[in-house]
Amino acid sequence: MVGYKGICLMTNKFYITTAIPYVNASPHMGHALEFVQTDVIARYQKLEGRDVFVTTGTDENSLKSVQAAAKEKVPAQLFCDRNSESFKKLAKDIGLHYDAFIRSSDKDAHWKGVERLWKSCFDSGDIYKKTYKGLYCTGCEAFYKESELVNGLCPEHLTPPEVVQEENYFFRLSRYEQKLEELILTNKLKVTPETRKNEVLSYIRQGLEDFSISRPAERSKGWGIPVPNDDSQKVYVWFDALSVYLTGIGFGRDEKLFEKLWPADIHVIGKGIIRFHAIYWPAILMSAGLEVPKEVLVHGYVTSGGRKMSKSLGNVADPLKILGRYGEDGVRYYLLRKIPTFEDGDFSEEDVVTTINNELVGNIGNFVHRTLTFIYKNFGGEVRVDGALEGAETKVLMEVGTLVSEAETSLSKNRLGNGLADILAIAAAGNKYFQESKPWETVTSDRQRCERVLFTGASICRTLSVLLYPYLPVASDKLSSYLNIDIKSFDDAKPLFKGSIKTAEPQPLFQKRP
RNA sequence: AGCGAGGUAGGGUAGUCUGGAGUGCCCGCCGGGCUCAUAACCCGGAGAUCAAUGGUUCAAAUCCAUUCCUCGCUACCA
Repeated sequence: MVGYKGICLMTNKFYITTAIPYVNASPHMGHALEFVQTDVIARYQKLEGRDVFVTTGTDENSLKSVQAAAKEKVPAQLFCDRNSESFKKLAKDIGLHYDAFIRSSDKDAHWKGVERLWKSCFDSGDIYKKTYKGLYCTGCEAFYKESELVNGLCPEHLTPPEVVQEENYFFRLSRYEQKLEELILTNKLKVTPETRKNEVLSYIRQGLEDFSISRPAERSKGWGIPVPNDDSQKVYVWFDALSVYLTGIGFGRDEKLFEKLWPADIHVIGKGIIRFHAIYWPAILMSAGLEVPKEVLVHGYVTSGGRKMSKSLGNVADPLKILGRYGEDGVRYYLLRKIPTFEDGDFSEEDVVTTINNELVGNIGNFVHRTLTFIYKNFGGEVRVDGALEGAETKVLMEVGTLVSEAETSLSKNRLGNGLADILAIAAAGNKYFQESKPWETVTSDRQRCERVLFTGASICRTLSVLLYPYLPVASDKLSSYLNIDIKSFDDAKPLFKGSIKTAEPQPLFQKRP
């Protein structure tokens, strides 16, 4: 990847986003997963020398926020402030570093950009007014489709919905059908994984209808962004929410930054919102004369007991609590290792414990600790090899080298779980090598040979500290400080075959959990 | 109903695109070894008609067809 330089010089930036969660509910495991995936990709790209920019934020302009606030009898703004904070806390606790956190209620940072985007689409002739007729439940303050009704009644209130007619602005999505199909098909807008791409294509081929992008201000309780030149309407939350990807990097406010960073390199999203990102969003951008994002990376859902987590099933795991119990590295490791990167995966706290204990503590942590402790106790913290290593040493280091390349390939394709599996394989190879080489015997019988073995072990630890950099920031920092290395690029992951490695007295990298 | 994803030892998974001995990983179980390390680690073992049927092929978990089962999405859910 490092050999790519030539073409990438001009576009050495890397702009990645998370979707912005609704503030009307608390953070759940899915948000945690998305934050972690985004952060790993961002940190990896940094290692590859890119100038990385990350945005995240919260979606606050929906009617649901108003309703949820009313239920708790707090002012909507206060409610949003509070809940937005909990997502910031999640980002902090799980180690998602962001460069911009945009709240869609932020008039200065966000609203101007949305207005501008609207106007651009309007000027392209893609926004028009139309009467919309639908089944409306006054209790829910929401429209229902016929298929959603239970015996013709509102599923929530069991009352018959009213037929309500209202005027909305619509976006001429139908006009972009062909262009969208081409974009996706040619990977100009890449949808990952492939199965999601197929899904989007088949959806486009079913025919695209224009969609509503505004709501009457009255029905929105005055909450939300006013439609430019029409105060009676508010911008539909999706049009508004997607714009965050633009306003987060200065659209409508800091053109220089925006020019530098757009288009987005990756939007990380959950499978439930593919349509908005792979269809609506690029269409809106094309209409506004902006470039489309390069890639939409779609992850699955975190389930519990094989089912989607939901409050009614009572199987929701609170990520903030889980983070409190198992720490940033523990939760990151678990989510990346046990939840398939692009598919649904089951979460269980029991599994978190066994995974941390067996793999993190028992395998990776133990290898590092036994190696560094041995060096510290028996070699005063420095091992040196000047000549050539012997067969077994060369063999294990070559093996590690191969795994490093594999991990890099996986990371470059955003196969985060595979990369982590490679890391585990490296630690396992290290453990095996250590065991077979019996340094605890050679330390008295053949000190030179013992030092070669420990040097080899330390070299593998070095590799691990670099590979862990994207995945487990805390552990990587600790380990690199024990090894006195300053991680600058992915190249540092290549194992050393000779030289000197100085080590400090190590503390265990990970704590065993009861 | 339409679209999508799955079905691989007791559980969870990788492998499927690009066919080549059921090959691998984690948990659990059984046995042995080791003792540097956070009572950890290493080695070995038991356990699978790779959902079913039919086909293509010298060869199928892998490709094709059909069937059964599970799950998700279907337009304001990460």
